[in-house]
Amino acid sequence: MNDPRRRPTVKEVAARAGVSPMTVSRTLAGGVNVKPELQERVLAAVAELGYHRNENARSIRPGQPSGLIGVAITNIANPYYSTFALGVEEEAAGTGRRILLGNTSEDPQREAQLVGDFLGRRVEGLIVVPTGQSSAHLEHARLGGVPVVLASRRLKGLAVDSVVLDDESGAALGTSALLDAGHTRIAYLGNIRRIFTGERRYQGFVRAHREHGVDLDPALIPEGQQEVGEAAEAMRALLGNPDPPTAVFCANNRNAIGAVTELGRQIAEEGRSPDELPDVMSFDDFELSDLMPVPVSVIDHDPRELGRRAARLLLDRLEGDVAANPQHVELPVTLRLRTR
Amino acid sequence: MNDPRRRPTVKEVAARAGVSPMTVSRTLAGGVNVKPELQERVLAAVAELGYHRNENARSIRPGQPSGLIGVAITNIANPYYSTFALGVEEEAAGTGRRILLGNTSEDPQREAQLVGDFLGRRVEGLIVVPTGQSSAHLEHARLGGVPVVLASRRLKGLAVDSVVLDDESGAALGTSALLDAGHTRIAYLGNIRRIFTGERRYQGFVRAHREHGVDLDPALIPEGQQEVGEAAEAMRALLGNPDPPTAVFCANNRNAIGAVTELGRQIAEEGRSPDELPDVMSFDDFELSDLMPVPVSVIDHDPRELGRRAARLLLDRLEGDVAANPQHVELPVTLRLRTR
DNA sequence: CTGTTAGCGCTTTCAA
DNA sequence: TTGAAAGCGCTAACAG
Repeated sequence: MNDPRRRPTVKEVAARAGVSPMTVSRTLAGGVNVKPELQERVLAAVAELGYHRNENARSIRPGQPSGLIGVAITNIANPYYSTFALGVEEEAAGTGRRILLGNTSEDPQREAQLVGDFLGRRVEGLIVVPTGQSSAHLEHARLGGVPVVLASRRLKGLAVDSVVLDDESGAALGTSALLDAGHTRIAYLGNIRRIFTGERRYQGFVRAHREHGVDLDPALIPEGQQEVGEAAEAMRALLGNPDPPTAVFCANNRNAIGAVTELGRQIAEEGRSPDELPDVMSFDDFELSDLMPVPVSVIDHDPRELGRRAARLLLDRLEGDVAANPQHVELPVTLRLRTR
Repeated sequence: MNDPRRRPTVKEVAARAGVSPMTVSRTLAGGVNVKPELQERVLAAVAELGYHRNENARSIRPGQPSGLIGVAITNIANPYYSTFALGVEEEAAGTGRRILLGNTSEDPQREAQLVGDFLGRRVEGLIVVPTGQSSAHLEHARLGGVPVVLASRRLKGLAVDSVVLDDESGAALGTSALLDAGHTRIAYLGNIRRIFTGERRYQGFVRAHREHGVDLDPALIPEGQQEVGEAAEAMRALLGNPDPPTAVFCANNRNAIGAVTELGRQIAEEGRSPDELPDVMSFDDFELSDLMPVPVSVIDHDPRELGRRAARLLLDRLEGDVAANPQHVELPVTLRLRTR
């Protein structure tokens, strides 16, 4: 008769336990100042009815947090971001909070929508890997004071907490290692302009060249490949260069995997020898990177820790001083060199 | 003065627009029966105030759905599950719903907690990759009628919608291919008993052997490795067998990657030739699988589609007949053979 | 220690 | 076409 989807309420639990709703509420809140005997009755009623406190109703009362953290990342299917999300989830779960997850697919408009939606659901805070350079939708005023932490990428002109990698130094480190090994024609695969990390990593790449007195060849710097397939294509084009690169710097795992895939194909299908193919330097480790047909050196870091730190910055903000100066964390990267 | 964290409400928007809260509500609900001029004023006030309708408050009214889907998976960092989550998210986002994501880490207790928490947040439905064999926390009664879809794994005795892979046939197909190629000593790496897919895939492995009249050697069937490192160790032990396997069947991508990692290590560090090392058959594709030092055949499928289908089953349930018979979808797998 | 009252932000119902 | 009243489930504040 009655809708099976109707969920029991405090009142029903109270009625069944023969107490008032407040006693139920208090019991569920920890049971301070409730006679143990009543607590037992309440708990029994809760169990019998399969009652779950309505957190949404609860959170509309002033001062009651929703226990929700909004996380907007560009692509969950990218192992880098999924591991990042794991770190966030772990840290949030540790405080009883849950994460509301959304994918932006590198679409700034979708990101803005997502943020708006998250705000509507009264998230306590936001963790965003921002897409595009506009920060309008993340301004303090627009957020109504909800704290936001930027992860992996910062946004110019937006003074909020952030956790990023030491992209520039890492890229310079990796590039220097290639230059030190005698390479003078190093290709660059990655997103250069559009994306924060791309720009920074590219700057590191450039700086290392400058410091080594090696000129850049624009022909070795294709732009904008984002997906594995695009990167593979770009790699193929590079190999067709009359004076091909002897090493390739990949600014992220998508580009590295694309590059390596193409190199593997050249070996398998075109009968080329690994010896005539470029070394690979990858910003981001990836699974099986040490089993590749050409040596893959890695500028390594810990995306899970990145997620944890982002979450911790946010949680600190939630529990502490909302107005304190923004914190900017830069996590270190380490170079893992592989040679022939 | 006033707490910057205080978010504007309908009342404030109404006051600013010089209308009643109801006019604001109606405007935000689509604006039926609201004079365009008033709508404009309302929308202007919304923009000026940075108002976001409180979805939590909204959802406590009877009949108002929360727009939330609870997703409990075992490990977001596993590319298989993160891609699955992407599929779910896409499909959910298409209907304006968001996903509440939780990691169970293969811990049944954590899963039960998570489900309870999700219910408290009034999710409209649940998508669960169940851990363990207990289904008590997912019984209809315990869920208060909230629909659940099981993904990847089913639970004995729990008659709810499910999407799984055709594990048994897939495993048999892959195993048969190895047997057809002349292998008679095939090792098995995976979780056999504890997990639904493990059991099914193992059954397929066994059936193929039976059909080919080849006996199983228990010594080639270590048990229970879940992580890459454990799988690598198990692979190493197998290679130490006086009569080592000539092929290894890996029941999931974690085990395949572990196995391949160890094989690569044997080649690089122990100077062994790929020719004396076993072929690999992997249930689950993984990135770069075609670049491995030994041929890796793949029993392939689409985790993103699995996620989409799970979400669609759930959405159908939400929009349609809650009480209809459970649907059981089995997605096909395909064999991609690689030989020397 | 327990209960009553009131109100959080929103929208359904009813009246104007 | 608009608004006032009432109530969703919950809990702080105040009695008792």
